[in-house]
Amino acid sequence: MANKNVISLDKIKVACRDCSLSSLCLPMGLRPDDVDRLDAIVKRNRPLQRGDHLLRAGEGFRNLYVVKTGAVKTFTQTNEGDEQVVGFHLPGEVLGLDAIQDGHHGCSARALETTAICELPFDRLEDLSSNIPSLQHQMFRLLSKEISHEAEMMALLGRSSAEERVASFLLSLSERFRRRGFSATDFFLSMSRQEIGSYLGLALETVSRLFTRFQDEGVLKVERKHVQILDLERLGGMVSHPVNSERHRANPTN
Amino acid sequence: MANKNVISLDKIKVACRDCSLSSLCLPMGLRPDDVDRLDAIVKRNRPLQRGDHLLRAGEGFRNLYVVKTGAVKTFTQTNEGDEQVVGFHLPGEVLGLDAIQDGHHGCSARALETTAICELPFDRLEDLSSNIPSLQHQMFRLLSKEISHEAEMMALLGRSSAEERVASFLLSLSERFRRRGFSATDFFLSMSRQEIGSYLGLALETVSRLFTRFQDEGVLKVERKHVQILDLERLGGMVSHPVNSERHRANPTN
DNA sequence: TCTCTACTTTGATTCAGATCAACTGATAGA
DNA sequence: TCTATCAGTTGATCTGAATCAAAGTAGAGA
Repeated sequence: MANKNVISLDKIKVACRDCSLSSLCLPMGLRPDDVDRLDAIVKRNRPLQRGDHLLRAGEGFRNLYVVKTGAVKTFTQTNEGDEQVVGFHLPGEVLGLDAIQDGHHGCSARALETTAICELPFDRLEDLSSNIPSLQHQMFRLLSKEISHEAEMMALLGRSSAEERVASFLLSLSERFRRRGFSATDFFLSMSRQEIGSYLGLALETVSRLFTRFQDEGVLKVERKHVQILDLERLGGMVSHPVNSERHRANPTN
Repeated sequence: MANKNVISLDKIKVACRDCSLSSLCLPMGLRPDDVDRLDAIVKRNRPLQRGDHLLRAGEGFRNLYVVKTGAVKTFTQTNEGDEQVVGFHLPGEVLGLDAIQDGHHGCSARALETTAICELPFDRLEDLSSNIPSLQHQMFRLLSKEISHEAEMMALLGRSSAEERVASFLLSLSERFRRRGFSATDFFLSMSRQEIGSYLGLALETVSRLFTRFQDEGVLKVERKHVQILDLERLGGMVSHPVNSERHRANPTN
């Protein structure tokens, strides 16, 4: 009963109050008893394997999903049949926020690696939010954060060079890993060059070439999925709108 | 007392319940008495003139703003000092949603023409949302809609040609005017080629050339700010992800 | 009325990144 | 083990849109 499988299953089913992500996730800023009320509506199913669909575009909206471990990509299909990657989601990040609007998911989602998910029935989450003002506030913040992030991404896609996009992408991953307690400078990419390119509006060859160039310049060490950032400073210098610019705003009077 | 000025001032100060935008705006789906409670927290100041700032990036977050009449652009400053347009806002559309997140506005906003604004103190809106479940729901939908819209925009910027971007932009305006009771095929642009280009990630010359080309092809008639869409069908055919694709989803099983 | 200025159009040239193509290396399955 | 397949790298070429440049046009203000 205390064998490895059971332990790892327990780990997946860990309650919000005991979850290491709680400070990044919805429970952030909630009182412990409110966290327990939130926890009571969370469903935790068995993990997804790499390539498994979490949801499909067009599907009816029931739940929000939070990545607990692993990684998920969201994407849409273009007319020509190939996929357009819309986002990569790491532990503590929420999926499905775009579906509240009209009751249908606009994106499909697939696991990029073995992935555990917390499922939040939205109707119950709404009820709970009505009753817990700090949860409502947290929901508004969550949605707003997504809006900010996407606006930043639009600016990146609208005006930046390929170099800037790839640098920005790596910095974003680095920062997100760091906040999750992983190394900010040594990590594995769970997505392919193709998927990175699709996300950044670049050809996969361009992504590959830039990885090679950054390596030649001594900024990175890349070997397939394994990335080491050797010069975080210089990588940051390549980006005009620094990632999380809202945290380091220099001149608030604009 | 019944002279023109007073009448037009009254028009600006019209209550939510009497506002023609209520079906597009926050009151959408609220019971009449709840609309009145919402109305009670709305502040309506004197209109902005073209070029007036509604808010500046970095400013502390107090209010959400709804365009009542006119048009507003939101934008950020790039390192090089020139502006990056983030969005254009027509009557009934809400500004400032990105600021809930960390209490600071990430974008500046300026009136593109004479513009009336409804101001919503966010703390009071939050209180009200706690007490009116349908308002909370409407807020979630509003935020979600913004997320959907930005995701669509990211896809456009990530994969589309200049032709597709400009066509998509015109279709989006057309549809938004239509829903506000204006002509879908004959309207004035309140923004410059420069601003359109910045928004679409294109040079202003490219925007101008495409307007000319669409005109040569008989799809449009453009004279400076005045646009007439002669062949809405053909314009739509240029766009791979049709605007409002979520409303016309052909194959929900992805 | 006549500037002045800002916006727009149009043409010529350049260039970043896409596309096409070939090859390498890793992984999985027979 | 061998082989098929797929992800990634690298090189050559092409092209759509940026940039540079010049001229036309409308509207604001004197």
